[in-house]
Amino acid sequence: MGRRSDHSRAELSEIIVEAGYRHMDEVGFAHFSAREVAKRVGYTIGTIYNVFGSYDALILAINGRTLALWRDHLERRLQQAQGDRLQQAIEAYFEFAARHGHAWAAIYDFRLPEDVSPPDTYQAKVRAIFDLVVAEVRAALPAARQPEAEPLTRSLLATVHGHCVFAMNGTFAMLGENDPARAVLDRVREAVGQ
Amino acid sequence: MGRRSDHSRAELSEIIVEAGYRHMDEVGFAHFSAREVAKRVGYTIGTIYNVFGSYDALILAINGRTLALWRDHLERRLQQAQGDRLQQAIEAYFEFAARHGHAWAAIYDFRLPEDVSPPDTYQAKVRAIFDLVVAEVRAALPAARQPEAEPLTRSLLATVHGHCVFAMNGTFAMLGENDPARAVLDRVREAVGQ
DNA sequence: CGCAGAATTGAGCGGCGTTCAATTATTTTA
DNA sequence: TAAAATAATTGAACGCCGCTCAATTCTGCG
Repeated sequence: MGRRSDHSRAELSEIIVEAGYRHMDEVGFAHFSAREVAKRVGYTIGTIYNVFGSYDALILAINGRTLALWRDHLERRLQQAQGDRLQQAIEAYFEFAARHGHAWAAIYDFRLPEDVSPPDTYQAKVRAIFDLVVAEVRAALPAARQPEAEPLTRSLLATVHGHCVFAMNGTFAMLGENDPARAVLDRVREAVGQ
Repeated sequence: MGRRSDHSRAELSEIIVEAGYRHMDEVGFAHFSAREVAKRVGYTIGTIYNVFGSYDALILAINGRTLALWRDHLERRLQQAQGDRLQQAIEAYFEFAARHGHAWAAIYDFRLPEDVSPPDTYQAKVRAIFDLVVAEVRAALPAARQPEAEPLTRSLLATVHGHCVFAMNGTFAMLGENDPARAVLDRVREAVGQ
């Protein structure tokens, strides 16, 4: 067949990513299937490969969408913020992971071959989240410590991420921790100096 | 066939886990194959399932072995420790993850169905690592703060883990961080108070 | 020796990612 | 408008996967 609908190639790509994201969020990375995505958008497996070129590229596109939604969620929560903005940011981080557990986990479950790095469009989405958080850390830091803002934000993101991982995968439950967001807020406050 | 070698059932199980661990460490969770493990130990796929009952149980046994090796690595490094023991612990954490990247990642890549929790033998291995670290945190904490030792250790483990994840999966590379162990040591020192 | 029980096999099932020659639709050209 | 060129889509085929289980083979005991 030839062109079948009024979707441009770019539109079709978006439709597939949208359906793929939903499928991922429902079943998780381990049970994700490109064939199932094809079925959901009314195409066949061959078309998926024509559009994305590889399975990895499809996953990357889906995870990129998840990152974008995550960034939007953070931004929205920070706009509504009253009180401690860093606390809001932490809670928004946890909230997204809890609400979209499978899609969120897929970001980390999927790994590119060791010798290839993600495309710039993907890296930009990671940095977009970083940039949002850097602004908050910077605002919380006294003038004398402004130069630390970026390295400190990298470290604090990793700190929050670690707590979020342990909260989501049951490690904290095993060890008797039942208020991970509170624990990480303590760490963050120590680091920025109250 | 019937019993074919002089392995008891328990010995066979250990042999399979050992081969499975090596296979996992070589190819990683995404390319791990129970059939391949069977081939390596000179049995067939059916025997794997007779011994472990399920794929999940096999993975759990292999990840359990990785946890035990990890604990041993930490313990050995702490025995040799000169100078800052918390720093040694952090470096040992990173070192194991770097040396056994695939096996280490498999601990987190694999997830049981949401409604089941890991067997006690597995949880005990997680706690064994926790116990090792608790002792170090306790030693670094003044008398007045001893009651915090356990919750603080949970939080610091998560902190170190988050940095380790970002170091291993390329997130830190994307964000320009090139000394993750140093960064997390700063966080840990802030938390225990120098 | 014969037999009960334990251990092992491997073909078969449905599903996966991946490829690509064949087919069908659209667009361009004459 | 008809034919030729291009673009999009298909789906069977391949080799692999986890998983099952009737059939087979080995072992030890009476």
